[in-house]
Amino acid sequence: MITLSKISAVRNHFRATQKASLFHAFAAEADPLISLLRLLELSIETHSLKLNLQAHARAQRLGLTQHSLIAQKLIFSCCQFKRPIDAQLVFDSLSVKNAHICNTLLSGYGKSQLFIESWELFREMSNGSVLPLADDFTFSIMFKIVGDFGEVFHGRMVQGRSVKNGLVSDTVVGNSLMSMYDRCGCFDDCLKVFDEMPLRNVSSWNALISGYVKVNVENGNNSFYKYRLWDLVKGMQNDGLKFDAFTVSTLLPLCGGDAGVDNCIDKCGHGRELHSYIFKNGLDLNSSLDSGVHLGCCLIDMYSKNGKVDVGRKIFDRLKRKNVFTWTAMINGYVHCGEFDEALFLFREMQRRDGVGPNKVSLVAILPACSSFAGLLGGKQIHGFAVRRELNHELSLCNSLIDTYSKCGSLNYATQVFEHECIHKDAISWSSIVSGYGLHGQGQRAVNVFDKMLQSGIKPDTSVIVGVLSACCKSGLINDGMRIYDTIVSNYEIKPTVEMCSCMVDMFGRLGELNRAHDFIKSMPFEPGPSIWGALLCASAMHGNTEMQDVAYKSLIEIEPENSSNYIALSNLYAASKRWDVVAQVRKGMRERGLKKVPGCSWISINSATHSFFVGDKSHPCSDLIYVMLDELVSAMKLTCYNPDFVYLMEV
DNA sequence: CTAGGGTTAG
Repeated sequence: MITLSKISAVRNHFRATQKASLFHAFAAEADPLISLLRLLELSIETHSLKLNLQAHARAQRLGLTQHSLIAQKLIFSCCQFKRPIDAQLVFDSLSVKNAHICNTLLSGYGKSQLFIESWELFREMSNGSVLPLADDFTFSIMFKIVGDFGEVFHGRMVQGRSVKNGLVSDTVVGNSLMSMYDRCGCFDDCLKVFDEMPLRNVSSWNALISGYVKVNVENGNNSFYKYRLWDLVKGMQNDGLKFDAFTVSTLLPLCGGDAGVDNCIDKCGHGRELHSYIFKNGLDLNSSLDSGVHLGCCLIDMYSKNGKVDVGRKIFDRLKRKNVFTWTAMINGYVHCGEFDEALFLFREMQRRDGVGPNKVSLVAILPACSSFAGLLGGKQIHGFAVRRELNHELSLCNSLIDTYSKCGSLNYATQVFEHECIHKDAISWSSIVSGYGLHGQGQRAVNVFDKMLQSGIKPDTSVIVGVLSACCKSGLINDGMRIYDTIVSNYEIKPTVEMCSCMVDMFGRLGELNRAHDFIKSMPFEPGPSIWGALLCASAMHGNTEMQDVAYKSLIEIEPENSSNYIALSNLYAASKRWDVVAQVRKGMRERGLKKVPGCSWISINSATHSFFVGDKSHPCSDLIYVMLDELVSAMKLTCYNPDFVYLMEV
């Protein structure tokens, strides 16, 4: 029973004024039918389950559950509140069921991932004996459900039915059919539908473009795809259609950044063009639709990934509507650009100022910021937060935690997450823990875990192989390294990559097996690059083999004359062997090419404050004391007859 | 009541 006090409680519940008009309409309505309808709409808009249940009771009491409009709204709202069984009860009790009502329930089943139920309902609507015949809405909904489910086989059956019913030529049905094929990984079929469509709208082109981008990414892509993609975009404009928010958000992620050299349309150039397109064409970032917020996210992301996080921030600050996606995109932007302090600040602001709770993606995004400056504590806090939110078994979060913990120095925590929290492991999980062991010099453990992974039938990918090989290399496990290398090449038919080969060269080299390293280089299935020669160079210097050193050096400078690290490494190595003439020569060569070395940095966290240091840095307030202590330590080291090997300490 | 999208991990 709706009482006045309940109504005023509802009124107090509203924060937004736009809901008030609906409320007044409801309160002022004399006709019980209209009043009930308003109440139902109100419960849907305010996401109030309580109100909805009251509306439900009222409908029962007034005997209005058979009314088609009321019934439809009841079914819709039950589905909104994730109560598909209730929706089903309302549906079953109806003596007359129109197509609208059937479609509403069908869509509700889809939203609750009830594939079998939706398939059954669709089947009943197909023969048209008891339930009304499937219409254009039915097919759109069904294509979406099949797309979610991912079985193209079912999609083709639905399509066959829609051909029979003469509905494939409908634009919206065609668009959803295209999208279904996209999501089931059948781009060719998607293209075919597009070609055969009698009438296309912006969404048809969007579906085509986003399907094309997806194929592009999955196939590892090449420039052919890239040009074809631009043809599509031009084709759309030739058709007299303008980009909408969806088009722009599909294209933005391809503008530079992480998309990789081949996949990106070009550097930031097109990104800026798209940005100005947004403003010239009045696409509203503050629109009440989600598409506006989404556009903002994509822009922030695009600028951050192209190193212009400040531009991203300006866009972010101007957004009137921020949600967890926008906040996360901004935080991620700062993390991406290495501005961890600002990222952590925003992570707190998001919750403090906007009351937006982080989701699992936000946590994954902020974790790398913890793995450096904030130290172990930050990682543990995030972990604790995840446990409280019951997110700690999420795959991506576990993977990120494993990595963070091992980078913060806590192999124990990393192992615990890997073994106890990461229930479903993927290639990244294995790779993270293997690299963790490698990083901590526990080569044997890395090898054991890697072997265990192979035993459990998981196919190793490039990253985990590089991880285990580099672990072997650091721990001097030459036999394991060779065994693993041979296994993956012969048993798994994986083509060795540059990284894998560098590890092998490094491994032979460190143990002084320089000729073996050189022979390995000659046997590689591709031309040796800078990292290969760099590894050999380092090793030959380490073992004082000047002959091999010169071989490596010459090859290195030849193929990579612009990389300052080469010169620094070289200059340091010659300095170590006191060949000062060559040092001066190398440094001069660098200056002539205008190269500068980006300095490395170390840091330490004490009582939650982080102190960072560059080479020769005197900016720390306690700098004088620190250097005095350093001198004392060096003296102490010499006194104990420990002869530090500066070859290992040199800045490369 | 219908189609299309977002931020994340080695």
